[in-house]
Amino acid sequence: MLSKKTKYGIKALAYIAKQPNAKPVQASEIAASENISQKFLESILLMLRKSGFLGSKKGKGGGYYMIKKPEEIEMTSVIRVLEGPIAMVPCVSINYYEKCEDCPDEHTCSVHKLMVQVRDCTLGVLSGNTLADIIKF
Amino acid sequence: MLSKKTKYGIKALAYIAKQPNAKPVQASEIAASENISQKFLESILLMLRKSGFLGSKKGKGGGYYMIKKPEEIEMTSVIRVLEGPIAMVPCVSINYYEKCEDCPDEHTCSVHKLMVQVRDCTLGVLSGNTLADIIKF
DNA sequence: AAATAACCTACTAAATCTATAGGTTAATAG
DNA sequence: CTATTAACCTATAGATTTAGTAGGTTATTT
Repeated sequence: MLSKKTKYGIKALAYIAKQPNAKPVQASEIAASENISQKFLESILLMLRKSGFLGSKKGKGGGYYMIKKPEEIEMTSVIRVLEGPIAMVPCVSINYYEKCEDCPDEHTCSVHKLMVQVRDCTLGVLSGNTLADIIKF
Repeated sequence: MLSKKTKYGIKALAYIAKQPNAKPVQASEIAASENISQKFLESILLMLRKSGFLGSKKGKGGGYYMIKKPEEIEMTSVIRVLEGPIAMVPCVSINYYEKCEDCPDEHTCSVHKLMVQVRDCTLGVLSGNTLADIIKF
């Protein structure tokens, strides 16, 4: 299951990307519009800024704004930052690989074999979708 | 991420399905061979029996055995029993559907749109693999 | 100088996961 | 008919993660 952090983060990105002009959007506005706890959302937006998805501006008229084109933001990268690994077991993760303690040999592991396939198809979908794709009406 | 319960459950099913003869396999044997806590594994095997994947026999020479052919066991059904929903958000789950509290309209939700695609491809892989497929060396 | 909104740190309640403990019941072997 | 075996059942507990809350500080604008 996707965490709310990731879900909210994607929704917030989508909200900002949908803006007709380049004016910064406040966290409070997004929180109200998307029914998200404001403080929780703030921490998510901060992460997204620190990972280079958003720019921010303090003070009145401040807020968050897109720093890249939505077409250039692959959903894989968003999910990796917010959720962590895309793979369902650490031993098939590309960016967060970890050997399973219990498993002596990945090549003969039935779970591994299955999860490699799941990872590849999921990765196919997520890398095939950009932020621009998912905000098309 | 896949829970250890699910991971262990699949490994246990694979172990039993790989047996050359139809003799019951003890939980203790599987636990030792697959490096799983025995008591934890027992509860998992019990679930698998209650959901009709395994048969069991008590007493000496007892254990767990396949009740269906591995070719007839789709990985979707195994994962649904052990892990729950395959979808990454409740609002795109087929078997465990639930409306998201925060989301007024699924049809315009960007997360929903993306996760439908992820669900479909994952479902494709998982329903395309049977227990027999994943135990082929 | 006041107001605004991002930024930062620390904490907490609740849920979930991963077991462990300590038995009972049913089947088999001697 | 007794001992042994292995499944079955219930309760509980420690660890981790999630989803926030609380309470401030810093930078920018009016």
